Amino acid sequence: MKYYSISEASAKFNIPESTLRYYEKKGLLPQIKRDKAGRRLFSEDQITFLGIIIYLKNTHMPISDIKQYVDWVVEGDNTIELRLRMFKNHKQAVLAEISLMTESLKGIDKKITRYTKLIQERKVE
Amino acid sequence: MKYYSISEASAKFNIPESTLRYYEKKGLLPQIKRDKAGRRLFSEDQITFLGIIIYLKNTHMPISDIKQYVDWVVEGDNTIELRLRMFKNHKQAVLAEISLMTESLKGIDKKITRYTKLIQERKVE
DNA sequence: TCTTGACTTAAACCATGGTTTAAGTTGTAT
DNA sequence: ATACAACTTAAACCATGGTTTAAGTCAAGA
Repeated sequence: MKYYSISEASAKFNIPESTLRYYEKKGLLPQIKRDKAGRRLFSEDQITFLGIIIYLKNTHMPISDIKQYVDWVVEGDNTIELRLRMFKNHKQAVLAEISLMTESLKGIDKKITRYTKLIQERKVE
Repeated sequence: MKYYSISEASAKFNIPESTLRYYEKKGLLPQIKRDKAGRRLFSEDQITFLGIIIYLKNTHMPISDIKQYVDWVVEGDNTIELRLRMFKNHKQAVLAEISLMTESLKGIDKKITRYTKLIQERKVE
């Protein structure tokens, strides 16, 4: 079974090692083994799991919620409904955030149009 | 000319008064007048301007950048190119962020599908 | 006149999400 | 043997974006 060092995990996801240590300390990365020298060993499964955590981060799920999710994963299959509900709620929140950003971008686009015209007019003069 | 009190501005945009004071202190809301009692008076134009600032906030522009934009607005028309460039850059950043969120959401959706199936299978047993 | 509500200020405080530092350990190459 | 790189830890530190507090002012109504 292949294991990844923290530097490999860091490189794979382009995340600082310090952040991975921080995530482990916060409980987002449970059960990371160590080698004889005390260095972290990330299993394939844990690397995959880290990928999920990064998806959650990318969609702005707070660390406290990710922690809850991780705790449920550790707890086992009887928490699947809870996880499903959490992810469905989160999905709606993300869609709402994307909508807000998209709408706000329209307002910014109007400014871009306006500024572009102003500059054009100035050049014409 | 109509003026808005801080409570009216707060209500209009659903933003805490404390946040409006904070924004003014940070320089995002320049030239807000006061009445005899020292209370803020937001002009129509300033309310419109606040709307832009909120668009920028909604799209995660940092306060320091918004400040730069505001300073350029105050500086006058010879900064329009700078503002245009800033907004174009910002737009690209926002589109990139939306893409990242959308992509990450796909990963989360896979989990939703998986969990849904697991629950279905459990019910069938 | 007195109270009340809606403000004002400066400064302290807080949450979130890391990053940096200092001091130490280990395994490998020379 | 020794030096170096790649880790380790706990704790301090930092940036960002507000929120809260304490003490005070003012205008309007009872």
